[in-house]
Amino acid sequence: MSLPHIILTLLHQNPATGYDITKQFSSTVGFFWKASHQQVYRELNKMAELNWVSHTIEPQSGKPDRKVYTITTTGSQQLSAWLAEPLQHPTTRDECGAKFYATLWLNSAAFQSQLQQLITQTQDELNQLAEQERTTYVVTSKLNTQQRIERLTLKRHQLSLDAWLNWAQEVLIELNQR
Amino acid sequence: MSLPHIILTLLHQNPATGYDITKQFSSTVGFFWKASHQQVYRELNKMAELNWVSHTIEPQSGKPDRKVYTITTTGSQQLSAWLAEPLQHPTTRDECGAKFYATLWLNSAAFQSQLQQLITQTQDELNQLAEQERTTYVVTSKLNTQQRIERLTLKRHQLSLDAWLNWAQEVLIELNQR
DNA sequence: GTCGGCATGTAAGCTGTTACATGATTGA
DNA sequence: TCAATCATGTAACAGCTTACATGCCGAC
Repeated sequence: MSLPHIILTLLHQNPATGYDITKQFSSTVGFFWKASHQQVYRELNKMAELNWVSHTIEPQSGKPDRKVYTITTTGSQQLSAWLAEPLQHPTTRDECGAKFYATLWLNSAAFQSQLQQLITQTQDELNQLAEQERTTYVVTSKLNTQQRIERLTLKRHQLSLDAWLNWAQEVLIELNQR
Repeated sequence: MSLPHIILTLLHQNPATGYDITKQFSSTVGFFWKASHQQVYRELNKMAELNWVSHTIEPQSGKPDRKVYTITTTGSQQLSAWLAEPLQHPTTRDECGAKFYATLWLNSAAFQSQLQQLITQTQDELNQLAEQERTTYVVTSKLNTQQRIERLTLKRHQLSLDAWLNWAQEVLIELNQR
């Protein structure tokens, strides 16, 4: 039940089109949530019915009309209510853990090479994230609130990839010892 | 597409009923995947149609009949094929991260107290996991393969909770500084 | 006598994925 | 000329959650 509220959060910051919102899911917001444009458009329609958002149509020359959505008062109330709800960890669905578990009874060679590949890929991603951190959020003391939040969002992602990497390397050792 | 294969993994170990399988999702297997009995029964029906599993009915006195499922040769082949498929990290959908992001524009008091609660809860869970590790997997050198896998499965869970906890504590500091 | 465990399922609804579909502009 | 970007959607399907539904047994 988070997707509509994440969209409301983005609209709370700025009125935007479905397209604008979709783009944000592949940048900063993407560190904690992914959504395709189909999901975004459908949610916007639903929220319009519930009167959580309203929209105006802006004609453009040579391009399709922009449907610009704005959050309503009802929408704002929904957002605040959502923030106050109890927190839970997301339910884990970890294919990698499942496959490792399966190696008890099955040949693990194929899994091992796939794991090695994901490890390499993850190391690359961590390097990129570190680079991004260095270039964008250098001097911690000079960051404004928005930047500090973005930095912590990035850090969340780094920490979980890092935790996974440590685990995966131990798994490789275990598989090699058999 | 992992659920059917996880069920196959469990059946590969032992023939079992839907009920047996469901129980396993709330113990060891639950560290990396959760599934309700409804999901399990439905998947078993689907897999029976695909001929990945077969079943025999065992009448019991005073209790409902047991439908005992066994993995077929086709099922085993599916399992091996699954293990060899490329690995990916699960798509993140982190409500907590989303809410933290929203505190940029919204009052964070309510969120802060919910976060504090989840932190305490997570610390408790980590203590329990540490306890479980101590009592069950004491002497690392004396464990058999199954136990080593179980221990690493538990460790995976510990590591990710731990990573989250570190992040959450930094978030609390950030929120308090405003 | 009520609650939890054993054992099975159906049905509705919500969320997410994949594929299909259109059409103009801009840059390589 | 081909691909990418802007900008909007529909439709079908897959997967997960929640609620509903039954019925016996043993323990407290």
